[in-house]
Amino acid sequence: MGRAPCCDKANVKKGPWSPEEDAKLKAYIEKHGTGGNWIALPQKIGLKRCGKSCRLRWLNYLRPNIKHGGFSEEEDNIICSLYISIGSRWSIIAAQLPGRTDNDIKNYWNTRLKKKLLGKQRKDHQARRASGIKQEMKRGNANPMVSADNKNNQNPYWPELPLLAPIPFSNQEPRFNDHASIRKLLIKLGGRFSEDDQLIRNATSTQFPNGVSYAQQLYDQPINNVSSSASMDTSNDTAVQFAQAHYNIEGARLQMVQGESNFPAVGIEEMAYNNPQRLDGLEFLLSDDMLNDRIGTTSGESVVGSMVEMSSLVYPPMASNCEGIQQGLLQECSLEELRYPGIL
DNA sequence: AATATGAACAACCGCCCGACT
DNA sequence: AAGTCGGGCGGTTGTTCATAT
Repeated sequence: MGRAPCCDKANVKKGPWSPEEDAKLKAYIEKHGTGGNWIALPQKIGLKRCGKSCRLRWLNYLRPNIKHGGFSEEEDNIICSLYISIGSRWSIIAAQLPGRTDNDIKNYWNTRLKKKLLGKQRKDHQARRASGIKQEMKRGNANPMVSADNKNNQNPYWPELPLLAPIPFSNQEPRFNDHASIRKLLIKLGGRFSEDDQLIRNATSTQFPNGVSYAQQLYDQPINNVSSSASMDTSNDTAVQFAQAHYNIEGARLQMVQGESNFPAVGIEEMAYNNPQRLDGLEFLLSDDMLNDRIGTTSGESVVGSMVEMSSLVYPPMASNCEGIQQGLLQECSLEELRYPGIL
């Protein structure tokens, strides 16, 4: 049985909001709040709009302290870091950026940041290739395109993401910078590990004792500010603690991606040696040395699909964390282009 | 000056999930 | 337990503006 539409589509205005509509909506919410029912709200104030549309307009535009445009370098870094870490969870990312809405960040990523990143990667690698070719020529290699790095039909020029600043930790917040602590926390939250330390559940479905999903807790209790989609309810301690814990886990993972991790056991390096197939498609996360070491140990073909498996191994708490990278960066930049940047 | 193209942003759509009955 | 409803989310589309030809 299909769902009843949330509003009478025929009697609902679409398209850009007029200043009058904005004023009506803003005035009402500032005076009475949403009343906990967006669907009924437009009727109350005589707006011919869908309740969802009102909600979106309020959250993305009319709400106080909203910033539009003018993203700073720091914000760029945070967005990139979190995207790499958790994928396209815009509401969570927005929760880390005061005054930013998920919609804004999503648009910013899709229209600018993604291109900026790809552009930088290509530039860096073209520069690296150029210097590499020069060195090969110096060494007397008549065909520098077939360098030592390039033997075995491997690609030595895997693009790297720019070094991203880790999200700073507060001194007051508990730090989860070792594997054991994180595991303890995750177990406490309802996860379980297999014997080889893999977490076998999806953290997003973890439930708090009060029955609220942790994702919901994150949405409801952003760390720094009010998320565009966050509820306006006051916080409870559990949720805040969890959000902080999650935040710190993400921070630890970001550090790991950048090679600054304190994780002793499950590292990318270890995986590269123990299970090289699972690294296919994520070489850009490895250092050059690791990459070179790895060359010759794997079959030639990269399989982007394996990134999901890879991500679930390296970052167990978040299933398919690299989906974002796959779907965003990698789809934009075809596999072949990634393998031979600057050539295609 | 006119047109084409691309970038940026706002808004909509459809789906999922939790709460409620 | 099953059905309904509303809130919330991510993806996509539509519109406007700027720039290039």
